[in-house]
Amino acid sequence: MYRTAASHDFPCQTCAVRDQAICAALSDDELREVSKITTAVEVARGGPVFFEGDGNTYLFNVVSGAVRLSKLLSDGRRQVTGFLFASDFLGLSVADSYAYTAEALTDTSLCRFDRAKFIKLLDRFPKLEYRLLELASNELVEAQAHMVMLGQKRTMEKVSATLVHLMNRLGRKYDDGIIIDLPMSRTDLAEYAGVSTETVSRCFTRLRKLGIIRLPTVSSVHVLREDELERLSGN
Amino acid sequence: MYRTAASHDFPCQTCAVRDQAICAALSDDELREVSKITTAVEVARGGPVFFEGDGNTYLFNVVSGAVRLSKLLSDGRRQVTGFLFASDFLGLSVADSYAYTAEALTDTSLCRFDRAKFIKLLDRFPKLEYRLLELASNELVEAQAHMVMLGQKRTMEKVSATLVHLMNRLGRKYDDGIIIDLPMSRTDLAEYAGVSTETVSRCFTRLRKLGIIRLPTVSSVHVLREDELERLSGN
DNA sequence: ATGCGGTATTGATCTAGGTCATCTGACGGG
DNA sequence: CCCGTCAGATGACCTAGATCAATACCGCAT
Repeated sequence: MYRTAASHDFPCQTCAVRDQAICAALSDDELREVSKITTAVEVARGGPVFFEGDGNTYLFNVVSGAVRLSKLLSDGRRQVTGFLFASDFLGLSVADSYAYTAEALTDTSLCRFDRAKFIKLLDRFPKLEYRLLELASNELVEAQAHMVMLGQKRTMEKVSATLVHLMNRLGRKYDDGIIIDLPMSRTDLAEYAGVSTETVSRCFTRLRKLGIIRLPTVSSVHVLREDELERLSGN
Repeated sequence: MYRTAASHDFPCQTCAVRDQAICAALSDDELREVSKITTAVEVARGGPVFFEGDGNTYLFNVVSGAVRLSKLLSDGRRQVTGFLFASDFLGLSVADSYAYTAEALTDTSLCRFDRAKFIKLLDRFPKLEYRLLELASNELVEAQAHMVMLGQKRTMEKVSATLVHLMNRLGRKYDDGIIIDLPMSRTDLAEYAGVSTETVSRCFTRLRKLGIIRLPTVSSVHVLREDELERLSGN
């Protein structure tokens, strides 16, 4: 099909996550409007997207890469509250500053929205606002599951649950199991699961000796027995 | 000022939480519309508002009383994810079933909305939808703080943080400190903080012996040293 | 007033998992 | 190709807090 003169190319149209991100709620014509307030941003591995407490001036959509969300206690203890990947949205907050820190785990591409302009657009695109509500509501469900894990599970369950979570998001299915390429360190995993890094290591080797996973490289997990892993995750 | 004939009384108008709940986003005229899809509901102490997994057919606003939100693990371990009081909103979920259980801690009055009708109303009252987004976003911030507590804090910090949280919501200020009337049991507090009930008791007596709190009755806490309690909560 | 039942407190013990110290192994630079 | 570095794994130990058991206390009904 030929494209009409009225619909010339604009950046968002070729976006890799156009159909998964919040943009999925918009028609091409609406998206054209939205694209006017977006900027492509690259953050190198380890770099910050924003810090907890920073002025809440931008919203972001992850286009590719991986982002770690975390909150710090004054003495340096850190809780990782989530990992984000392609198509995930971040930065939404009613308050005037971010409630958590966002950092790139790998080189990451983001689509940046000017917050004030974005919020103005919501009036014109109610579907976009409803999509945001859906998103926030889903994040809340995830947050509650995370609380259950942190508050009630034993360490083996915590580590298994963390692996299951990452498997569902990052796992690639093969005949002989599922492969997860971990973009984060053992410390990140530990701070997500609320255990020590040593415990993550120990649980990994335990899972390996049980024949539930293999560890082809230090940063990739081969899940051999998905069912067993899920059982150990204690849901 | 005289009321015009067109604006006869309707139930919501005299509601105790009219100006704090989501309704605050609405004018009297708009509220009149919303009131058509509401029903007053009473739940006795200990009774359920809804269960995790139930069909998500209603949304609620707490008018008076206290509600406990929790999620269960298959073997009975429970995580309390939050306590709700007058003006709090509950039940919002995009999924077709509730993600958690809500139970009355005291005799509780709720304002019940038919979910489907409520969502239809959002198109007509964008301010209401924005308010919901604000609410969800605030809940998310709270959930993240809760995760930090569950994942990173030591027991004394957990119990202190829990008290601070309840103090901010329920505390009544007097010359000699702040009084909190706890509508929930030690077990509820323990399951909120992610510790055992014994630990809650022990921390309470420790705080008492430190002169930070008094325990006039088993269900009321008199905070003598607000600053100290906040310091111990580890933020 | 007295006895009863359920919740909270206190005490005694045990252990999961944190801490600290050491070792291993992968990768990158000279 | 050989170190040097640093993340991860493993080992040894120890303690915070869970668990189990015994009271204490409070509200209520008789």
